[in-house]
Amino acid sequence: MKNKKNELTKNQKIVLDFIQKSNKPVKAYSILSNVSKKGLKAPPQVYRALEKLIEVGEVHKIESLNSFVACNSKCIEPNGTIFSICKSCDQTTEVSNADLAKFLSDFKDMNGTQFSGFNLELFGTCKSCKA
Amino acid sequence: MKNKKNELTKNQKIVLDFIQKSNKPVKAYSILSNVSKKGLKAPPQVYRALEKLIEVGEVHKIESLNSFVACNSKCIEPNGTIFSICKSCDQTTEVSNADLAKFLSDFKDMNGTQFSGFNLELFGTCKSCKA
DNA sequence: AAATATTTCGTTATATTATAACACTACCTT
DNA sequence: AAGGTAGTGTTATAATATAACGAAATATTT
Repeated sequence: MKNKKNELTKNQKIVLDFIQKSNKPVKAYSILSNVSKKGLKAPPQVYRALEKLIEVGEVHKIESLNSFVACNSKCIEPNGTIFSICKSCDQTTEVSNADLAKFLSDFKDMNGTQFSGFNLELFGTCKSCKA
Repeated sequence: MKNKKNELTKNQKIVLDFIQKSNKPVKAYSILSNVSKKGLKAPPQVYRALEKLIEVGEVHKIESLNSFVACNSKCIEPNGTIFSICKSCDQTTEVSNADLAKFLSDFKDMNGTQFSGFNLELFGTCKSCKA
């Protein structure tokens, strides 16, 4: 067993806490400056926490934004992420659609081999930006 | 009309040419060092060419790799990209699957609004790496 | 408990990726 | 030929991310 108490460390909790409180994807250096008063003073501290949080599924990275969001815990697919991203304001929400998740999980390439993970980013315009 | 002869400029051709000759996604600074003998000496020259090439659909960016690939010209969906990426060697191929492309293009969120674009990255292990 | 291994930590430095800004050039349109 | 737009070359710098190292904390084995 790697870790008896499967708990997050102090730094990991601090970073997760900040991400969860944000209602938008946050950037690593934004996290850094916002938690610096809690003792995290250098990029590696943030990136290390992020790495762990992503590994355990608490956080996802939005690749096209170089930003991070908390998992909304409705993740249907453990190995895949689906996000809708507003092209105008970057507002991002995790999409929980069983059909879509199943379609992607079951998808096989030409050779019939299945994939082990996926990341889908859907771009559109959010309600507020349309209005 | 913006540009009568809808042609690529010299720099754009140089960059596209290099990307097309590569059999893997290439990084911007790798492009830069490889075409420096052709006169492109600073990052903005490469990034500007890339921007244009992406705009006209000749090149796609692989977000999770910060890399660029030439469109294989079998793009089914003009506003969406689908790539399979080998987790082990980064070998990337554009996936041309009509069903999947249609499913994604037609996908609507909870409110019934359609998206204007998407980017799907499928992660797996390529033939060579499996062997 | 002591010894060992593993993970995390704080820190400095640096690598990698990408853009701002500015003056200038080439070309297209009228 | 005059004006507009897009592209160019350049310098500098911003933004994102990791390498490396030794110390500290936590787990596991003895």
